[in-house]
Amino acid sequence: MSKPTIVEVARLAGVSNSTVSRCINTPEKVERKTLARVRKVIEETGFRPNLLAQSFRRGRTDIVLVVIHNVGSSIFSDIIDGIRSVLGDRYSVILMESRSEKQGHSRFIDLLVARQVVGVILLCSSPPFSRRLVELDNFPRLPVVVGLEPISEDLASLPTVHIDNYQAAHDATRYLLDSGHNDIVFVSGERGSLITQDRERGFVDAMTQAGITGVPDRLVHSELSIQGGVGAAHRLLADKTRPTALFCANDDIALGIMSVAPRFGLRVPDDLSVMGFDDSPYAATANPPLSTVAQPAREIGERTARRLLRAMDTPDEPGEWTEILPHRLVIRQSTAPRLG
Amino acid sequence: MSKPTIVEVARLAGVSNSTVSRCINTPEKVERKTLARVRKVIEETGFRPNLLAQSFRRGRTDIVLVVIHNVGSSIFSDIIDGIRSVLGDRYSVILMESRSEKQGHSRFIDLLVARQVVGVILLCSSPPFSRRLVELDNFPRLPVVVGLEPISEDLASLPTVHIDNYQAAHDATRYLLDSGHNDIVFVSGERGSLITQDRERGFVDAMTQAGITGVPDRLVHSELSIQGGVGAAHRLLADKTRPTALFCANDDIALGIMSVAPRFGLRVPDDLSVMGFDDSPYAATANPPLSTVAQPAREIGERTARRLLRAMDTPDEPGEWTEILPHRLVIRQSTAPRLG
DNA sequence: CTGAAAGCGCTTACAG
DNA sequence: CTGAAAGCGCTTACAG
Repeated sequence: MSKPTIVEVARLAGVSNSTVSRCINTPEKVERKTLARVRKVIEETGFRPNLLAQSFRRGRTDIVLVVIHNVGSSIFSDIIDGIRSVLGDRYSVILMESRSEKQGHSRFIDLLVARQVVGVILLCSSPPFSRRLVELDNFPRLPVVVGLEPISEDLASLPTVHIDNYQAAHDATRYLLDSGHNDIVFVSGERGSLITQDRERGFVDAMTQAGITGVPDRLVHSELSIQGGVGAAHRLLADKTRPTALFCANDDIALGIMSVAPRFGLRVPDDLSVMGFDDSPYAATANPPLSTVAQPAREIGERTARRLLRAMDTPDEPGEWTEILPHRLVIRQSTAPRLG
Repeated sequence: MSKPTIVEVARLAGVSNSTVSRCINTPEKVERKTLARVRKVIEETGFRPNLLAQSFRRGRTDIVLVVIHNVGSSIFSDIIDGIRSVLGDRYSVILMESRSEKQGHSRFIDLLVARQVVGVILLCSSPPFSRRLVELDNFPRLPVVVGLEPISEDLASLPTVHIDNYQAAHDATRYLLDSGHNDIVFVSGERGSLITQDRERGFVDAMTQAGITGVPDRLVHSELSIQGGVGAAHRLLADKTRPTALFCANDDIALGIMSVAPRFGLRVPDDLSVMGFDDSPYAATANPPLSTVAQPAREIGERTARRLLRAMDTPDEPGEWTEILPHRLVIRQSTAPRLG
């Protein structure tokens, strides 16, 4: 009735626990006949090793923790696909949402230290998380790879996989400038996030190089969501002296803005060009379809996972190592040359 | 240097392991002075109980497994929010994507049996999963609650929280009929999923009650994604004898269809009414904004979690128990009275 | 190739 | 209120 243990299997097969254990973990070290007998008993009893006991005994699990900002964002979905395809069956991926990590109770630490995950993929390197990692005494022993976002100073020595956010923002801004816009605002992500900073620099530099002054005033911060975009739209589009083009830190912001533009009497792209970031599936379905900067999400996941595997195999290898993946401007119909 | 154990803490505090254990788990059973001393040592050493050892010893974890179809769908995001808000700090939520569950290797079983999760919330009751659950000998002992989807016959006795999908589809269809449409097609989800069946019945009944014949031919199956919608559009809109209204099993399908309607020379809603399902955040940002059926996602999560807590507290309580939450038609601009 | 034995870090009756 | 002791289900040197 109750679950069979290794002891029960050993008894039924007439061997020792050790041998059963070897049949599971190192079958090549067991004689063929013994192996067959034990496997038969395992089959018959439906024995499955208690992973909790296994992990406890070994002092390590087979769990890779992937930290994302939130479920419900398609970019994470694709990245996680990539991660799983590389990690395969040997590791279990468990997801943690950084937004659910409250100040007080630190499940994150619990997971890392107490639950003994074997590796971490951080798809959000924002301060609360990065700082917690550094607080860990045994931090250097735990393989961590950062994906999607660049690395914060806190985590100076972690391997990272991401696009060149500076250059991507520079390219997108350059494209808008080349379309005749000069009154451009960058609707950026959370202040202080590194990915935001890189993109802001790209935007500022492209604008400044085009001879535009007062560029820092052209940065508006927003939550990376539809609601954030709606809020930004209200702050930016009410005035008569509104910008002619908006470059947004992600597609959700852009979609939020586009959805309320008509309330301000604005048509996209005739009166207002809107550019997104990420190339989410919803960018292509927008009306007009959203111009954006595509990130190779799945590949970011694959490379991050490969790097993690390497870090788990050779923990002593130096960590510093950044892989830059190509971005791509995807020009659709939400952007157009400036009129007049 | 290495992590302190309970033994080390006991030694430093001059007490036994048992007492340290009690300080952690049942502090009210420890004398104030002893408790203070032990806590001080815990603080100083940075001791954290090894959760793996704890769980192993207790024969149970604090992990609640939530099975979703895929990360990247906003409805799951909201449901999970609701779940977490109810489960609070006492339990860890781990997410599993059903789409990543391959035929061969059964991580699902591993998690349930071997990793000893304390409860499961199934947000997808499609056959591969439901069947696996039933295969488990010890299944009755594991608290499982199904949310969002109705329950399959396989799982006859599980508690469930969802809207009345039959009635919701009936209402939406009724609304389209009342707007003068009678050439309506239901772009449904995967054949065989129960949620799909309920909705199909609602659609068929509403149509039939309106005196329309040949209704079963008006069901088209599609993947619940933008791509699925695009594919369905190509099958449905190319003909001269195209329907005047489409009712879609989720918003993504609807958005996919709307995005390609112009290629067929169709304007939404003038030439084609499109109705979605779920009221995802993207429904409101669509152009025209998408009419849809709203599900109370967050509340589904909350109620599911509450039901699970109850099931974990009183495992002997009979499982059969269905909670129906209200749905709501959200009429925006993608639907309009039939012209001509 | 196999077995006996120790032990991973906790918890939990059982005495006192 | 506290301690000594057993044991959860495995794995892993160590002998043979």
